[in-house]
Amino acid sequence: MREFWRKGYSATSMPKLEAAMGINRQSLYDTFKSKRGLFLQVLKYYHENIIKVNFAPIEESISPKQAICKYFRARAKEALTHSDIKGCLVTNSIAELAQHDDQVGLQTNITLQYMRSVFKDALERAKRSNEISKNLDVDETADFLVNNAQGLFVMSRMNPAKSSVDGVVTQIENLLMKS
Amino acid sequence: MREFWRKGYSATSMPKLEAAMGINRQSLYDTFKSKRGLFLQVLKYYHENIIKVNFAPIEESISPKQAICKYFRARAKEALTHSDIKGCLVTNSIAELAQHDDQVGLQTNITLQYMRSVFKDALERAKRSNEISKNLDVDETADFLVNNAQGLFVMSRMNPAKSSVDGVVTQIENLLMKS
DNA sequence: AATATACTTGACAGATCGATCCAGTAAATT
DNA sequence: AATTTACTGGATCGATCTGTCAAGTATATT
Repeated sequence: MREFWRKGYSATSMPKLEAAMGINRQSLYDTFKSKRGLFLQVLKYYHENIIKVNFAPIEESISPKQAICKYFRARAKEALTHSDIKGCLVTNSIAELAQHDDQVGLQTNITLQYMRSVFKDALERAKRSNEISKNLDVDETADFLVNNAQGLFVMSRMNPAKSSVDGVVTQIENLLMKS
Repeated sequence: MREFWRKGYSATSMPKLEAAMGINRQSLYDTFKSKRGLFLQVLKYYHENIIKVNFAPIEESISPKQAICKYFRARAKEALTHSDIKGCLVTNSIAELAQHDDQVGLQTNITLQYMRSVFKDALERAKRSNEISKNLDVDETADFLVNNAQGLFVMSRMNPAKSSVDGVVTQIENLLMKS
């Protein structure tokens, strides 16, 4: 997962994957059929272990608006670290492969729809508890939040200025605060 | 340019480039030194001939706010076409290469900074002509608009639902309309 | 017409790609 | 202890990759 996340699908070779996974090539092919088979499994693993973990606080929080803000602050903070693994594997895979690989398109779409639905549910709960305005359109806002998350994931890959990502987060917070 | 735009850098081979450009391989190497040399030239060409052309109306418009809205509506419309060349070469290149290729990082950063400055200038003009609120933060908003453009470029690669991209555009318009 | 310059062709390095084959070893099951 | 199952190492396949070389053909320039 980390190798694909770092370098993308095409630029990651089987020898690199063997080394990173610490297993033999034959085992790798026995288990995953092919490089692409492994990659598709990785996309599922990423969804379950990275995406869902990052969104869990939003699903569970009793203050959904705060949880959404916290999510974006966390992504903004990640964007400023100097790790060589940055951004989002799903975002990268959409840019690199989704258009020409239907399986990748399907799996990445699952992740996007999941993100959208978590945002939407949270917004609806926030509405009910008067955390946000009643006339806020939850569908539009959910799409909007997904869009900004994708944007931040792209920006993450370029070591952006702190002011830039902070500006984005502030704008999102402002939009939600208009309650 | 179109080949790189479609498939990305790694997945585009020299034979494909020869065929697409209609010239011989030796001429290609004589002129561009290497595949990477060609790609860096392509990034500059893309900046001058795609990015700048798309942003020209914003730079020139006497109604900067409307021009910004129009820009996003145009990107949203592109996202819904069924062409095989979708999204943005710069966005894709950031995701694929910016982190490990300094030259790509530099050139893509030039494009991002250009986009940011065009947005910012337009917002300042809109402020002066009372098109938008005086207490709107032009720096934050410019970063925010760049972020949403990057998000839309990612979404473009997945054949998104019309409602999704429209929702994003509407939210951006709402934010600017609060004058 | 002679010469220099630009472009084309096709073969071919040298390396690396994903994937497979096979013989051998370790581990687990019975 | 015997047998199945799971993993390893390494050689190797054919294909494809970027990049180069040498020889030939147009196209300008003088």
